[in-house]
Amino acid sequence: MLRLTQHRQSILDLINASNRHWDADEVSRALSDAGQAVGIATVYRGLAALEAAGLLDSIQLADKKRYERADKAHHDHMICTECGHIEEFIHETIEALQLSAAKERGFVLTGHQLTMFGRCKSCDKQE
Amino acid sequence: MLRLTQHRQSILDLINASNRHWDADEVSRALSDAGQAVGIATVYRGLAALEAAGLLDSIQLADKKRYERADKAHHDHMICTECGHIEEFIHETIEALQLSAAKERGFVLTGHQLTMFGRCKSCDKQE
DNA sequence: GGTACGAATGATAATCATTATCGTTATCAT
DNA sequence: ATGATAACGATAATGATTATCATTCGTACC
Repeated sequence: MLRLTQHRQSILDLINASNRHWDADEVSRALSDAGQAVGIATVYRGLAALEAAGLLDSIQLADKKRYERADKAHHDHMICTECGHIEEFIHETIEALQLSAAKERGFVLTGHQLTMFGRCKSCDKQE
Repeated sequence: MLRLTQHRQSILDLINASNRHWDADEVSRALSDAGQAVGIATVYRGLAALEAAGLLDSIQLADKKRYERADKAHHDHMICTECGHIEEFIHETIEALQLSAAKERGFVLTGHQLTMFGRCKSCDKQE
């Protein structure tokens, strides 16, 4: 069974105390900066274990995986391709329509990921 | 400007003649099998060039990028996590709701990717 | 408190898709 | 045909992630 070790607690605390999306490398560096460095492999394993336990959520981007707090309702993401800002949004109707679209095709939905790309308000102004 | 060379024409023909989603390695092996092997770097460059020219579409999965014919309307994907089957679906309302959700937040949408995961009809039966 | 066993750790090698490099070759406009 | 430039191929490099494996930790049980 999963052991919530000190290392994993540190990872969890770090992410829970923030409102951002972290990749493994950022977590590793933040822990180092806080004087509690852990091996990068441990960070990867810790993140995966915490996600498997439902204590973290994640989004899979093209190049890397980013983790975030799990104590929020399900939501999707809108990513600014200029500045990297990630905005979260919830859209009940889109969720419901996905479910019915799946059902129509005999699919049993286990998950989905909706990611929108574009320019955020401030980046769009500066153009 | 893009040159539609023999190599790229082969890649395009291969994908256009099919109804599946190809990754670079699969394309490379299929061309080899057909007796017209090309370097793997050429495959990658060809796929990227053809996509940039609007002659191919792609979906970015967690591990790799897969290409498909571009002569279809925009659509999203439903992927069976058991057998890998990829089903395409179009949902105008979801599309429209995404646009308005972005607009509400001041985002200028340039693209999106909606991927649903689950078990397809036949895999679900066998369970 | 001591012991045993499975889980976690850390350093590092390995993997794997993709991109960069660079000398050579093909393509196309003139 | 020629010159400019895009494409090619072999291969090295990259970068995120996973595997390996010896060591250490955590915890249940005596």
